[in-house]
Amino acid sequence: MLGLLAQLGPLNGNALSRSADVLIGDYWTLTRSQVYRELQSLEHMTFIEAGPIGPRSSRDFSITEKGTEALHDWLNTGPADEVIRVPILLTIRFGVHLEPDHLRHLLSEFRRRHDAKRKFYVELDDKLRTAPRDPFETATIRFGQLFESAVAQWLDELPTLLPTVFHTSPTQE
Amino acid sequence: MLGLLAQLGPLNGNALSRSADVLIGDYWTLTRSQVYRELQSLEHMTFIEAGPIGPRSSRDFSITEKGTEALHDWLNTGPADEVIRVPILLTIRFGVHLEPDHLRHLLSEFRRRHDAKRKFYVELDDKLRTAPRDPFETATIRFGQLFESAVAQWLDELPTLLPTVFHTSPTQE
DNA sequence: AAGGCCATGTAACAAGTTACATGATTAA
DNA sequence: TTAATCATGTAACTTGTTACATGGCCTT
Repeated sequence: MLGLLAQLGPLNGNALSRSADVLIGDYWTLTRSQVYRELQSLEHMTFIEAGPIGPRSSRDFSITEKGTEALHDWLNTGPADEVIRVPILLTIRFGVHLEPDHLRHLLSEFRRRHDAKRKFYVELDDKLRTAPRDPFETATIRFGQLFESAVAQWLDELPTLLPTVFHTSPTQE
Repeated sequence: MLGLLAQLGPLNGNALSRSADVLIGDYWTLTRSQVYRELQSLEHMTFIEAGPIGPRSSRDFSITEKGTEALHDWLNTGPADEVIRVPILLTIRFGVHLEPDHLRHLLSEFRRRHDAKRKFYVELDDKLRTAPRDPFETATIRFGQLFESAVAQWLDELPTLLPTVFHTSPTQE
C-alpha cells in the first residue's frame, strides 16, 4: 500500500483497493476491508496522512516522509517466503475418491480458467514489447506468463500421469 | 484433514499436523493450531470421532461414515480459486526504490532457495520413476517440479528484463 | 425529485500465526 | 533421578473474508 501510494499519489481507500487489483492483483490479493484497516494502522504510525473529508466521508491518503522510509526499509528486508496453496492439487491428491468423469470435468474447468489467463499474459507481453513500460512491471508480468505456461504443460501431461482417470471409458449408466 | 485421516487412520492432532506437512505441505500449509481448532469443529459435526485419552491428554481421531461423505462432497464441489501471493514480485514491482546491488542480493537468495527445491523435486521424480507410487501423488509432485522450473527460467531471464539492475557496474564507495 | 445503482466505508466472523504451557521421555 | 528435550495441546493476537450500511450520483 505504501508502494502504491508513493506511485499514485493521494487516494481514498476504495480507489487504493481498485488500484491494487489492477497493479499488483496478479500476484498479491487484498480485500477492501483489509485496505481500510491497514490505512488506519498506517495513519496511526504516521506513515500516511489524510486530506480533507470528501464525499461519503472519504479521505485521500498520501505517503509521508516517514512512510517513504518505512517503505524502503520494508523493501530492503526482502520478500517473505511464499505460502503455497494450490487447491486443485489437494483435489488431485485425494482424487482416488472421485469419479474419473467428474475429475476430468473439474480439470477442464481449471484448464479453461488458466488458458484465459495465459492468453491474457501473452497478449500483455506483446503489447509491452511494442510499447515498453516500467521494466519492473514487465518482469512481474513475465513471471505470470511463465507460471501459466507451466500450468498448461502440467495439464497436458496429466493424461499420462493419471492413466486410470483419462484412459478409462466413460462410466456407463 | 478428512482426506488424511481417511488414508492414514487414527491420529492425534500433532501427528496429523506432521503428516500434513509431509504429504501435502508442498502445496498446502496449515499450522498445528489450525489443526487442533479444526479437529474440534469436525468432531462437533461428527465427521470424526476420538478414541480414548492417551499420553499428554492426546486423542486419536478417525473419520466417521458421515465424515467420509463430507469428504466426497467437498472433493466433488471442486477446488477453490487460487489465492496468488508471491512476495518477491512485490519487491520487484517496487524495485525502483531499491539499490541494484541489494536487489541482486535478494534475488540470489531467492534463487538459492528455489534451486534447492527444484533439485528436491527432480530427485523425487527420479525415485518415483524407478519405484512408482500413487499416481495422484506423482501428479502433484510433477506440478511442483514444473513450477520450480518456471521460477528458474524466470530468474535466468531477469538480467535481460532488468538491464538497469544487472548491467550496472557495482556501486563505488 | 424519486428510484435505482454505484462508491465508500464498517462490522462480524473465520482462518492463520506466534508464543506459551505442560506432561512424557531420554540421557547424564 | 534430575535436567534437558521433545510431544502435545492451548491461548492471544493478526490477517483475511463476507456481509452489511449508507450516502452520493445518474437517469427518467
